[in-house]
Amino acid sequence: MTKSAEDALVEQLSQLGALPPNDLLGRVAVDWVSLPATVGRVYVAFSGHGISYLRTADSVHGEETEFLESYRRRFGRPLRPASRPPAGLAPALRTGRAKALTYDLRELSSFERAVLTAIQEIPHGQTRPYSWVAREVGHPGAARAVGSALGRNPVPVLIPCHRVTRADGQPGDYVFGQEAKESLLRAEDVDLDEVRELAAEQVFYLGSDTTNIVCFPTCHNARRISAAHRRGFRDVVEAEEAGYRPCQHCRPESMATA
DNA sequence: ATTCCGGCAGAGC
DNA sequence: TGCTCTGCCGGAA
Repeated sequence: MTKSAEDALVEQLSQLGALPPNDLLGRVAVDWVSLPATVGRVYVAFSGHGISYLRTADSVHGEETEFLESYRRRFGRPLRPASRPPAGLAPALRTGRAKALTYDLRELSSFERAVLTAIQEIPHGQTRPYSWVAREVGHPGAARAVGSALGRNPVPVLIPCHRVTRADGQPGDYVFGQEAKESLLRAEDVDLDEVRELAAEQVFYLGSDTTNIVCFPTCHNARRISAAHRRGFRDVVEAEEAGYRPCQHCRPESMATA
Protein backbone atom coordinates (compact mmCIF):
# COMPACT_ATOMS: atom_id res chain seq x y z
CA MET A 1 0.00 0.00 0.00
CA THR A 2 1.33 3.44 -0.87
CA LYS A 3 1.98 6.24 1.58
CA SER A 4 -0.89 8.36 0.23
CA ALA A 5 -3.26 5.44 0.53
CA GLU A 6 -2.38 5.07 4.18
CA ASP A 7 -2.93 8.77 4.73
CA ALA A 8 -6.31 8.52 3.06
CA LEU A 9 -7.31 5.61 5.25
CA VAL A 10 -6.21 7.35 8.41
CA GLU A 11 -8.14 10.42 7.45
CA GLN A 12 -11.23 8.43 6.65
CA LEU A 13 -10.99 6.50 9.89
CA SER A 14 -10.71 9.74 11.83
CA GLN A 15 -13.93 10.92 10.23
CA LEU A 16 -15.84 7.81 11.16
CA GLY A 17 -16.40 9.01 14.71
CA ALA A 18 -18.71 6.73 16.65
CA LEU A 19 -19.72 4.45 13.80
CA PRO A 20 -19.71 0.80 14.83
CA PRO A 21 -16.60 -1.12 13.77
CA ASN A 22 -18.54 -3.50 11.58
CA ASP A 23 -19.33 -0.56 9.26
CA LEU A 24 -15.66 0.13 8.72
CA LEU A 25 -15.01 -2.03 5.72
CA GLY A 26 -18.13 -0.90 3.94
CA ARG A 27 -17.16 2.74 4.46
CA VAL A 28 -13.48 2.48 3.65
CA ALA A 29 -13.30 -0.08 0.85
CA VAL A 30 -14.02 1.24 -2.63
CA ASP A 31 -15.87 -0.99 -5.07
CA TRP A 32 -16.36 -0.81 -8.79
CA VAL A 33 -18.99 -1.93 -11.27
CA SER A 34 -19.46 -1.94 -15.02
CA LEU A 35 -22.85 -0.83 -16.36
CA PRO A 36 -24.49 0.16 -19.65
CA ALA A 37 -25.19 3.88 -20.14
CA THR A 38 -26.39 6.20 -22.86
CA VAL A 39 -22.73 6.68 -23.79
CA GLY A 40 -22.07 2.93 -23.93
CA ARG A 41 -20.53 0.95 -21.13
CA VAL A 42 -19.10 2.81 -18.13
CA TYR A 43 -17.00 1.84 -15.12
CA VAL A 44 -17.98 3.36 -11.79
CA ALA A 45 -16.20 3.39 -8.40
CA PHE A 46 -18.16 3.87 -5.17
CA SER A 47 -18.09 3.36 -1.42
CA GLY A 48 -20.33 4.11 1.53
CA HIS A 49 -19.38 7.75 1.00
CA GLY A 50 -20.86 7.82 -2.47
CA ILE A 51 -19.81 7.53 -6.08
CA SER A 52 -16.25 8.71 -6.52
CA TYR A 53 -15.13 7.98 -10.07
CA LEU A 54 -16.51 7.21 -13.53
CA ARG A 55 -14.85 6.49 -16.87
CA THR A 56 -16.47 5.43 -20.12
CA ALA A 57 -15.23 2.18 -21.61
CA ASP A 58 -14.30 4.20 -24.70
CA SER A 59 -12.06 6.51 -22.68
CA VAL A 60 -10.06 3.53 -21.36
CA HIS A 61 -10.04 1.73 -24.70
CA GLY A 62 -12.45 -0.90 -23.44
CA GLU A 63 -9.90 -2.16 -20.93
CA GLU A 64 -11.10 -2.69 -17.38
CA THR A 65 -7.48 -2.80 -16.23
CA GLU A 66 -6.87 0.66 -17.64
CA PHE A 67 -9.82 1.93 -15.62
CA LEU A 68 -8.49 0.26 -12.46
CA GLU A 69 -5.03 1.73 -13.09
CA SER A 70 -6.37 5.21 -13.69
CA TYR A 71 -8.26 5.03 -10.41
CA ARG A 72 -5.17 3.91 -8.56
CA ARG A 73 -3.08 6.66 -10.11
CA ARG A 74 -5.53 9.30 -8.98
CA PHE A 75 -6.53 7.97 -5.56
CA GLY A 76 -3.51 5.91 -4.60
CA ARG A 77 -5.46 2.77 -3.74
CA PRO A 78 -6.95 -0.24 -5.48
CA LEU A 79 -10.57 -1.06 -6.27
CA ARG A 80 -12.41 -4.31 -5.61
CA PRO A 81 -15.26 -5.67 -7.72
CA ALA A 82 -18.75 -5.12 -6.29
CA SER A 83 -21.51 -7.66 -6.31
CA ARG A 84 -24.04 -5.01 -7.22
CA PRO A 85 -24.17 -1.28 -8.00
CA PRO A 86 -25.38 1.36 -5.53
CA ALA A 87 -29.11 2.09 -5.52
CA GLY A 88 -30.26 4.30 -8.34
CA LEU A 89 -27.08 4.14 -10.39
CA ALA A 90 -28.33 1.88 -13.19
CA PRO A 91 -31.47 3.93 -13.93
CA ALA A 92 -29.49 7.18 -13.71
CA LEU A 93 -27.09 5.90 -16.36
CA ARG A 94 -29.98 4.78 -18.58
CA THR A 95 -31.89 8.04 -18.36
CA GLY A 96 -29.10 10.56 -17.93
CA ARG A 97 -30.89 12.00 -14.90
CA ALA A 98 -28.70 11.62 -11.85
CA LYS A 99 -29.54 14.35 -9.36
CA ALA A 100 -30.59 11.95 -6.62
CA LEU A 101 -27.27 10.12 -6.35
CA THR A 102 -24.68 10.86 -3.70
CA TYR A 103 -21.06 11.52 -4.58
CA ASP A 104 -17.79 11.30 -2.71
CA LEU A 105 -16.03 14.54 -3.62
CA ARG A 106 -13.79 14.82 -0.56
CA GLU A 107 -10.59 14.80 -2.57
CA LEU A 108 -11.56 18.06 -4.26
CA SER A 109 -11.01 21.66 -3.20
CA SER A 110 -13.99 23.62 -1.93
CA PHE A 111 -14.06 25.61 -5.15
CA GLU A 112 -14.13 22.45 -7.22
CA ARG A 113 -16.88 20.99 -5.05
CA ALA A 114 -18.91 24.20 -5.33
CA VAL A 115 -18.60 24.08 -9.12
CA LEU A 116 -19.67 20.44 -9.32
CA THR A 117 -22.56 21.07 -6.94
CA ALA A 118 -23.74 24.08 -8.95
CA ILE A 119 -23.79 22.31 -12.30
CA GLN A 120 -25.99 19.54 -10.93
CA GLU A 121 -28.77 22.15 -11.05
CA ILE A 122 -28.52 22.45 -14.83
CA PRO A 123 -31.55 20.54 -16.08
CA HIS A 124 -31.34 17.61 -18.47
CA GLY A 125 -31.43 18.93 -22.02
CA GLN A 126 -30.12 22.40 -21.18
CA THR A 127 -26.73 24.11 -21.21
CA ARG A 128 -25.07 27.03 -19.42
CA PRO A 129 -21.84 28.90 -20.11
CA TYR A 130 -18.70 28.50 -18.01
CA SER A 131 -19.04 32.15 -17.01
CA TRP A 132 -22.55 31.44 -15.69
CA VAL A 133 -21.20 28.71 -13.40
CA ALA A 134 -18.49 31.07 -12.19
CA ARG A 135 -21.10 33.62 -11.18
CA GLU A 136 -23.33 30.99 -9.58
CA VAL A 137 -20.53 29.94 -7.22
CA GLY A 138 -19.68 33.52 -6.33
CA HIS A 139 -16.50 33.78 -8.40
CA PRO A 140 -17.47 35.93 -11.38
CA GLY A 141 -14.49 36.18 -13.67
CA ALA A 142 -13.26 32.70 -12.83
CA ALA A 143 -14.73 31.14 -15.97
CA ARG A 144 -11.46 29.54 -16.94
CA ALA A 145 -10.93 28.21 -13.43
CA VAL A 146 -14.38 26.66 -13.74
CA GLY A 147 -13.17 24.91 -16.87
CA SER A 148 -10.15 23.61 -14.97
CA ALA A 149 -12.39 22.39 -12.17
CA LEU A 150 -14.69 20.60 -14.61
CA GLY A 151 -11.64 19.06 -16.21
CA ARG A 152 -11.05 17.36 -12.88
CA ASN A 153 -14.68 16.21 -12.48
CA PRO A 154 -14.15 12.66 -11.18
CA VAL A 155 -17.70 11.64 -12.12
CA PRO A 156 -18.43 12.96 -15.61
CA VAL A 157 -21.74 12.03 -17.27
CA LEU A 158 -23.47 11.69 -13.87
CA ILE A 159 -22.28 15.11 -12.70
CA PRO A 160 -23.18 16.79 -15.97
CA CYS A 161 -20.19 18.91 -16.89
CA HIS A 162 -21.10 18.24 -20.52
CA ARG A 163 -23.96 20.74 -20.01
CA VAL A 164 -21.46 23.55 -19.51
CA THR A 165 -20.62 25.10 -22.87
CA ARG A 166 -18.71 28.06 -24.22
CA ALA A 167 -20.23 31.52 -24.34
CA ASP A 168 -19.62 31.73 -28.10
CA GLY A 169 -21.99 28.85 -28.82
CA GLN A 170 -19.31 26.20 -29.24
CA PRO A 171 -19.60 23.11 -27.03
CA GLY A 172 -16.12 23.58 -25.61
CA ASP A 173 -13.66 20.98 -24.41
CA TYR A 174 -14.42 17.80 -22.48
CA VAL A 175 -12.56 15.04 -20.61
CA PHE A 176 -13.70 12.45 -23.11
CA GLY A 177 -13.34 14.77 -26.10
CA GLN A 178 -15.62 17.25 -27.84
CA GLU A 179 -17.28 14.50 -29.88
CA ALA A 180 -18.40 12.73 -26.72
CA LYS A 181 -19.69 16.02 -25.32
CA GLU A 182 -21.72 16.67 -28.44
CA SER A 183 -23.21 13.19 -28.50
CA LEU A 184 -24.16 13.45 -24.83
CA LEU A 185 -25.93 16.74 -25.51
CA ARG A 186 -27.68 15.40 -28.61
CA ALA A 187 -28.84 12.40 -26.58
CA GLU A 188 -30.53 14.95 -24.29
CA ASP A 189 -32.15 16.59 -27.33
CA VAL A 190 -30.09 19.75 -27.10
CA ASP A 191 -30.35 21.37 -30.54
CA LEU A 192 -26.68 22.12 -31.10
CA ASP A 193 -27.29 23.02 -34.71
CA GLU A 194 -29.72 25.74 -33.74
CA VAL A 195 -27.37 27.02 -31.05
CA ARG A 196 -24.65 27.30 -33.70
CA GLU A 197 -26.96 29.02 -36.16
CA LEU A 198 -28.01 31.54 -33.55
CA ALA A 199 -24.42 32.15 -32.50
CA ALA A 200 -23.46 32.77 -36.12
CA GLU A 201 -26.01 35.59 -36.06
CA GLN A 202 -24.55 36.87 -32.80
CA VAL A 203 -27.64 35.69 -30.93
CA PHE A 204 -26.83 34.23 -27.51
CA TYR A 205 -30.14 34.87 -25.74
CA LEU A 206 -33.78 34.47 -26.72
CA GLY A 207 -36.73 36.47 -25.44
CA SER A 208 -40.47 36.47 -25.88
CA ASP A 209 -42.18 39.76 -26.73
CA THR A 210 -45.29 38.53 -24.97
CA THR A 211 -43.63 38.00 -21.58
CA ASN A 212 -40.62 40.32 -22.02
CA ILE A 213 -38.45 37.62 -20.45
CA VAL A 214 -35.04 36.69 -21.83
CA CYS A 215 -33.45 33.22 -21.56
CA PHE A 216 -30.53 31.12 -22.63
CA PRO A 217 -31.53 29.43 -25.90
CA THR A 218 -31.66 25.96 -24.36
CA CYS A 219 -33.87 26.99 -21.40
CA HIS A 220 -37.15 25.13 -21.46
CA ASN A 221 -38.93 28.47 -21.35
CA ALA A 222 -37.05 29.62 -24.45
CA ARG A 223 -38.03 26.43 -26.26
CA ARG A 224 -41.69 27.34 -25.80
CA ILE A 225 -41.47 30.73 -27.49
CA SER A 226 -43.33 30.66 -30.81
CA ALA A 227 -41.46 31.83 -33.88
CA ALA A 228 -43.71 34.87 -34.19
CA HIS A 229 -42.85 36.14 -30.73
CA ARG A 230 -39.22 35.12 -30.54
CA ARG A 231 -36.57 37.78 -30.40
CA GLY A 232 -32.82 37.27 -30.27
CA PHE A 233 -30.29 39.28 -28.31
CA ARG A 234 -26.53 39.64 -28.37
CA ASP A 235 -26.30 40.12 -24.61
CA VAL A 236 -28.48 40.68 -21.58
CA VAL A 237 -27.83 44.41 -21.46
CA GLU A 238 -29.32 44.74 -24.94
CA ALA A 239 -32.34 42.73 -23.81
CA GLU A 240 -32.81 44.83 -20.68
CA GLU A 241 -32.61 48.01 -22.73
CA ALA A 242 -35.42 46.58 -24.82
CA GLY A 243 -37.49 46.13 -21.66
CA TYR A 244 -36.80 42.44 -21.02
CA ARG A 245 -35.88 40.92 -17.68
CA PRO A 246 -33.81 37.75 -17.10
CA CYS A 247 -35.64 34.42 -16.78
CA GLN A 248 -35.74 33.25 -13.18
CA HIS A 249 -35.31 29.68 -14.28
CA CYS A 250 -32.12 29.85 -16.36
CA ARG A 251 -30.85 33.08 -14.76
CA PRO A 252 -28.95 34.67 -17.64
CA GLU A 253 -26.49 37.19 -16.25
CA SER A 254 -28.18 40.28 -14.98
CA MET A 255 -26.35 43.34 -13.71
CA ALA A 256 -27.11 42.61 -10.08
CA THR A 257 -24.56 40.25 -8.55
CA ALA A 258 -26.40 40.75 -5.28
C1' DA B 1 -13.02 33.34 -38.37
C1' DT B 2 -8.57 33.70 -35.66
C1' DT B 3 -5.58 35.32 -32.53
C1' DC B 4 -4.13 37.46 -28.48
C1' DC B 5 -4.31 38.65 -23.71
C1' DG B 6 -6.33 39.26 -19.14
C1' DG B 7 -8.17 36.76 -15.26
C1' DC B 8 -8.35 32.98 -11.82
C1' DA B 9 -7.81 28.59 -9.00
C1' DG B 10 -4.58 24.91 -8.11
C1' DA B 11 -0.19 22.51 -8.33
C1' DG B 12 4.71 22.40 -8.11
C1' DC B 13 8.86 24.37 -6.82
C1' DT C 1 5.63 32.57 1.59
C1' DG C 2 5.89 33.73 -3.09
C1' DC C 3 6.58 32.88 -8.07
C1' DT C 4 5.51 30.44 -12.28
C1' DC C 5 3.00 27.58 -15.16
C1' DT C 6 -1.09 25.36 -16.84
C1' DG C 7 -5.90 24.79 -18.19
C1' DC C 8 -13.14 21.94 -20.70
C1' DC C 9 -12.64 30.40 -20.84
C1' DG C 10 -14.14 35.22 -22.54
C1' DG C 11 -14.04 39.04 -25.05
C1' DA C 12 -11.69 42.37 -27.71
C1' DA C 13 -9.09 43.25 -31.93
